[in-house]
Amino acid sequence: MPRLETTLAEIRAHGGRVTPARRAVLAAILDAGEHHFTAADVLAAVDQAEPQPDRATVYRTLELLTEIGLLKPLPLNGEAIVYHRTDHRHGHVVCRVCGAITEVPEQALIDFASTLQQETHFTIDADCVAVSGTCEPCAAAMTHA
Amino acid sequence: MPRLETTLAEIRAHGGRVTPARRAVLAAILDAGEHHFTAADVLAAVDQAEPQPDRATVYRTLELLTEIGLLKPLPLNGEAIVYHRTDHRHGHVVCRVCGAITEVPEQALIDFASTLQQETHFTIDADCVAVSGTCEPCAAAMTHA
DNA sequence: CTTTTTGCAAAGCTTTTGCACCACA
DNA sequence: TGTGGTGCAAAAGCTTTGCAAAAAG
Repeated sequence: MPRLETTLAEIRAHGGRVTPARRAVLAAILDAGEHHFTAADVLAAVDQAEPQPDRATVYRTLELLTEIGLLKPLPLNGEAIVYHRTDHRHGHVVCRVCGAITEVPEQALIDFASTLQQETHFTIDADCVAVSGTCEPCAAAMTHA
Repeated sequence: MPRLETTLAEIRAHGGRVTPARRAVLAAILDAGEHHFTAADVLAAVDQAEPQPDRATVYRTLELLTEIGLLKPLPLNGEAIVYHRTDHRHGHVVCRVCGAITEVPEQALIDFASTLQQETHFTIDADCVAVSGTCEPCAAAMTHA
């Protein structure tokens, strides 16, 4: 999802229309610079847009972007769905204590996916892998406790 | 979580009390033989218990068992929380199409965890890893479609 | 007896849906 | 002009919470 106009073109290419609401949602996602976010993040961001898109529209737009393949929901167990921009390919390690998300080195992911493919016959979506763990600061905090 | 009585003893050891509701929930979990289940599964199972524990009690008991360390919620993005019995150590691969859960070979998991530890300084909870993929039957179905 | 646990009912949260109106292409 | 999108409001689904009554140790 490199630039706003490019993405809007992709929406058109998929038979979708370009509307102010969709511009606002895309702008919010692109401006944030973050590669991970929740619907709530987007809702907060478009809160300042004019005209302000409705909650339902934001959800529907996220769904659209997911269908088109520009976003993917991460398999996490939080209270909300975390989306991930697919223009940044990598796995994720999420700290179960503080929620920090760190990227998994590409090679480690490829090796793991390949092993799993051989041993379980599952095709891993390397771009959508998330594992839970404890980040260094939180691990240290737990030791001192 | 090997046997009912052993587990009840653990609850006592943690300062908890043994009640009919907790017996019922534990029995449901142990009898199912399944290592993965949702609150809904447990609710359905205890539905036949007498006296029948309340929904809230079931949720509170699952929370208790999680605190004690006998259960862990898996990081998945389903509509409901999937719990995993910690007496079976393994990772999970979940098919994003049909939801099937397959176990990850221990060694592959250890290798991956060790790589991540070195490269990201995250400590992976190997017992609580879940990755998304597509199982062989579903992958085949998609190809034919 | 004291403290924990339960049941009941209601609320909380994120996300989804139905429907009439509006607007992009 | 016609299909697709939007806003509004209400519902759905899972989970949590407050509180008084009941029970475990």
